[in-house]
Parts: sequence; C-alpha cells; structure tokens
Amino acid sequence: MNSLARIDWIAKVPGLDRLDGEARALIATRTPLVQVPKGGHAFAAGTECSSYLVVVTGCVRVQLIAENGREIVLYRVRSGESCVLTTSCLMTRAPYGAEAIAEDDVVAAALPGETFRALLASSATFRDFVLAAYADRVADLILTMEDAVFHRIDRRLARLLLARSMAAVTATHQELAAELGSAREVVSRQLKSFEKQGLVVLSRGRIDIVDRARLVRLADEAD
Amino acid sequence: MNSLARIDWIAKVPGLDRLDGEARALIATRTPLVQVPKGGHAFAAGTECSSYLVVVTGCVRVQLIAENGREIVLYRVRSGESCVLTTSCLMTRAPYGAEAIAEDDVVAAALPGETFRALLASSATFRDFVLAAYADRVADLILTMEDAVFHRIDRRLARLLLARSMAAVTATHQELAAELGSAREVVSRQLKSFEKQGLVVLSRGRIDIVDRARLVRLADEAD
DNA sequence: GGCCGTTTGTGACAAGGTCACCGACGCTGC
DNA sequence: GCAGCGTCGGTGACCTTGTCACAAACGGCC
Repeated sequence: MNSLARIDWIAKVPGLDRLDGEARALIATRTPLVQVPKGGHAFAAGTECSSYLVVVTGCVRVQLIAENGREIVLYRVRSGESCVLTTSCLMTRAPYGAEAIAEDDVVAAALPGETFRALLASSATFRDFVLAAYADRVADLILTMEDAVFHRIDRRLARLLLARSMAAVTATHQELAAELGSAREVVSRQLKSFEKQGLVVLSRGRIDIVDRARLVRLADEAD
Repeated sequence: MNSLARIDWIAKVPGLDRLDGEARALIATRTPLVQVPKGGHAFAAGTECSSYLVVVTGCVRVQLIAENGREIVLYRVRSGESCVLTTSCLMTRAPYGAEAIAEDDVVAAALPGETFRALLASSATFRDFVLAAYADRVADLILTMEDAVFHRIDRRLARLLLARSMAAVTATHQELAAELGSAREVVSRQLKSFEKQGLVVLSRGRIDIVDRARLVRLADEAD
C-alpha cells in the first residue's frame, strides 16, 4: 500500500484527475487506500463505514438480496466512481438489504469523514465530483428499476448477453438470473429457447453467441 | 407570491429551518417561489430545469411510465424535501421516463444554479441538507425497488391500503395499480379476494377496511 | 328516463416464479 | 480407469402475475 500511495494514483483515476491541486493534495495526504480481495464485501457489517469510498482500481457490484435468496444487481462501481450507497447508508441508518461485492481485487480510497467534509467546504471541483457521482447512481438505479419492472425477461437476457460478450459469455445460469433479479429456471428455459432459435450454443458455464445480429434485433424490439 | 415571500416561509420548512442565518438570507433574497397547480408536471418539458427545487408546501409524486402505459410510483417529495431527480436529470442528460406530478397545489423554492453553487460553497448546513436529501431519495428508491422486485402483490397491496387509510381508502383500482407498478385487473382480483376474506368492503372509488388487524397480519407475513 | 364516460368484473391465455427432483458434467482421490 | 461428490443444467407441475377482449355496473348530466 505504501508503494501504491507513493505514486500519484490520483492522476490515473477518472474524475479525480479533474480535481484542483489543493483537493488532490489533501486527498493524497489524508486518505488511506484500502484493499478488498475479489469476492469480499466492500461495505458489509464490520467495515468502517464512516468514510466516503472512491474506487481506484477494480469493480464493485452492488446488489439487493431477498430473504428467499433471489438477487438483483443494482449497478457497478468502477475506477473513479463512488459508492454513494455507503454514504446514504450512514446518513439515513436505513438497513436495506443491499450488498457491495468486489468482482476483482479492488483498491479504494477511503476519505475519512472530516476529510470529506473539509473537501466539500474548500473545493468546488470536489463538490462537482460528489454531486456527479450521486447523479450517476440515481440514474443507474432508475434505469435498472425501469428495466426490471417493465421489460420482458427475454429482451433483458438478450441485452445482458450482448453487453457481456465479444463472442461468448462465461457465466452460469444462476449468475445471469441474479444479475436480472430472476430465477435460474427461467433463465435456463429462456436460453434453451434461444438455442432452439439458433441464436446461441450452450455448454456448461458458457454461452456462445452464434447469431449476434438476430440477438440484437430481439433485444431492441419495442414493448 | 410576493405576499408569500414577505413572510418567513423558510422557518416553516422542515430541513431548511436548520440552515444557518446566512444561508437563509441568501435563499430568501435570491430564490423565487414557483407554483405548480394540482395535477401539473413539476419538471416536465418546458419547465426551467436549471434550478434546485425544494418543496415548500404540497406533495409531488415521482413515477416511472412505461411505453405501454404501466406506471410505478418511485417516491414522493413533500415539504422540505428536494427532488434530486431534477438535479440528476440535468447533470447526466439521461432521458429516463420519469415524471413528477403535483398531487396538490404545490409551492416550491427554485434555487437558481448560481445560488445553489454559492450556498454549497459557503454553508456547511446547506451541504448537509443537500446530501441528506440525496441520501433519503436513494434510500426510497432502493426500498421501492426491493418491494417491486421481490414481494408478492397481495402483501404490497395490503401495506398500501394500510398506509393510505384511517378507515377507508379513496382510490380507483387503476390508481392503486399505478402506485404498485402492477395492472388494474390484478388489483381488482386481489381486492375481490380481500373482500371474500372479509378484510375490506368495496364500493366504487372506495375501499373500506373492516378487519385492520388481519390486514396487518397479511402485510407483515414473511416472504 | 336515456346517454356517456368511468370504473369494475371476468374468462382465457401467456409469461414468469417456485418446487421437487433428476441427470449430466467435471473434478478429486484412489 | 473409475467411484464419489459437488455444481450445473433440464424438466414438469403448479401458482401468481400480466395481458387482452369485452361486458356489466355506476354516476352524472342533459
């Protein structure tokens, strides 16, 4: 971590690189970098939740989990993005069933509360950064909501496959279902149907897309 | 409006009343109060969207609308709350299908962009206000999402009826369906079933709750 | 009363979620 | 090789929810 802190990581983080010099200096001196190993919970019980987290490298997946085990992915937090959920979580004390899970080994900057407040007071560029982060998250949430509540599962699955692949997707049906907030059986059936239509070829843990054009047409159909 | 502006409305708005004197003075002098009549769109096309809106009196309903006409209510904005969606909308330019509709005659304070930025720079209490507003909205969104994606319609409807009523709810089945993001027929069927179980009595535009205790039990059942 | 728009009821069907259970695959250790 | 085991995928039955088409009931208003 020390070796990481010594190089100017701030310049390499999209968003943070646009901060003014003073803010960057403050962050560089006052902000510990924390690491979360792949699969680890980024802000589950126990983590000190009193800081404003900005992802430096890696990707964090934020998802809802129901009591019966069903899941849905709300959004992902990547380099230069901030998990505003953490902050909201602190401020409102509402314990919703959301989890943040590291999809790779993640390095994040953890701005302590006082540093966060000091930066907000002193730096216009930092304020813009924070507000933009919130705006993006809210937009993500609403898009996810719209998709989950209004759209058919076949379109959503088609879009997910397209978004995830060059030619093939490496994922279990269970993982795809959790992404969409659906059930494994539903995804399995839908994929079988795609296979019958000649859109994909299925094998264990892997979906090969053989007719991308038609899959795109399916994904784009109005509804 | 002038007569409204002359009295110290700020003191009466929850949240804003905790701002420091300087911030209150700035808001009082620089912020026009705008009115939206009942049923009007609070930030649809045409409204100057470049300001930060805080509701003074009345209630604004924010909802998603699908192409096929289905709707779902995301959250409501009441006195002292801010529709951060507006701000997000500005910043990200993502045109999602969200609408804000006045449920009563609404009066809102429209902080112009420069005033908003000036207050953020000068007032710690204002910053807290804005961040808290965001946090609340995000929490609302996530709770709504959890409910819509994971929970059964009978529980959700029961809870909605309970939340809306002392003894009776005045609403059409269509309105209840739009609140929940479901379809009118589904709500009608469900209400009929409630009636058969002796929980409610139905009449046109009105649902009378006759066995509140059992309705509560239904709403609280795990699932 | 008759007309008209709104609200509610209903049956048939499609889509999606749940449950139970099985079989197929891939790995590990022998 | 192969036996055992855990994960992954397939399937049928059934239930809930959403969609469609239409009809009946209600409440105002001439």
